[in-house]
Amino acid sequence: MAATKDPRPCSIADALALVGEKYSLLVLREVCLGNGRFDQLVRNIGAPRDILATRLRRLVDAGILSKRTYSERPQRFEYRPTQAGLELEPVLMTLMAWGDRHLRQDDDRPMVIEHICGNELVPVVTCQACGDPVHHEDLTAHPQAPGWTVAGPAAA
Amino acid sequence: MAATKDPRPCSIADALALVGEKYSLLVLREVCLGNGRFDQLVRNIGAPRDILATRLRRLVDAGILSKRTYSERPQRFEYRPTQAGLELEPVLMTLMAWGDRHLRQDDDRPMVIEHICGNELVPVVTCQACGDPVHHEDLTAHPQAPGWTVAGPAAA
DNA sequence: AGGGGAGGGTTCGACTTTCCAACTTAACGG
DNA sequence: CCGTTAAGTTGGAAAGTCGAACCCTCCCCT
Repeated sequence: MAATKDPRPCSIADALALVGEKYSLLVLREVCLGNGRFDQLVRNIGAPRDILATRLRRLVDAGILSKRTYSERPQRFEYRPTQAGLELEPVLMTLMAWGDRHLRQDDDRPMVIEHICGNELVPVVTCQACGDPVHHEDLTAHPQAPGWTVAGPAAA
Repeated sequence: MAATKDPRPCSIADALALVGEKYSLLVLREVCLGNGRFDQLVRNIGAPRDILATRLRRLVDAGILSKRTYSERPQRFEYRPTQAGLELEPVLMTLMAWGDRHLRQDDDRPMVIEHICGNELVPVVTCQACGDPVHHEDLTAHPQAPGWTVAGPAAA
């Protein structure tokens, strides 16, 4: 029997287990910006070098980044996002927009993203089926995992 | 003068400083599902009680959750998302979709979200101005912070 | 009046991570 | 030969996490 202390099975939790450690998403940010070299990452993120090395290994193992040699002799490497990594960029954009809206007064955004359409990117999360923006009150959760309800473990 | 070791100013980093600690986004998940009571959170997230208490304090202080009394005598509390908290839900949905796509084979999603339109929610991050889905190659970053370029600190 | 929950935490010590500075290795440039 | 750049690794102190046990208040049952 599943022990009653197991947490809710959830892709959010699984995703965070990979990219939820400190600095991981900032690594992805820099790499998406094109700054894939170790010393650049150290400078732009402000992370300790050893931690950064650990995170990079993990992200490469997870298939989110790839490590590319951009110079043999002297050996030099560069990290780049894989397809899976690139698909996390919308998460970053959405998070950035939230920060811009809630963590800052006025319009002192430290970074502006320009969309190819010529406008500043304001990311909106929409429903693929109907195209409408996603609002909390329009959502209903349906747990699929056996033994779980929205409220908690069914056995409880 | 700004020390050259300051990291890139960025709303992603600022947002993660608030909600990027372990369990914080899972707390938000549960609270958005309507499970705002301490023991529910412990069970559904699987976090140590002391850590959870710390996270809850932080999220309330940050204005992401509010603590509501749902019973005086005996005193009982419940955490609920504020408006700012609800606006993080799209981030969770996007992250969940990424996890469903990349961390699982087949269609064994542990949770399905139903949109009010009657379809299963597949979140798509779009540009508010033109409505098109956001792709990496359509984006250009423009740092606004003085002393910073896309590549790194300007002084470097 | 006593006993047993439930709910919402706090406390403790062991364990694990993080942090920072210094060091390493390899190759290049003058 | 000397200094520099890049990409890490190493070591020890400081901070954070974990799990179990404990606490407190009130309710309900008998």
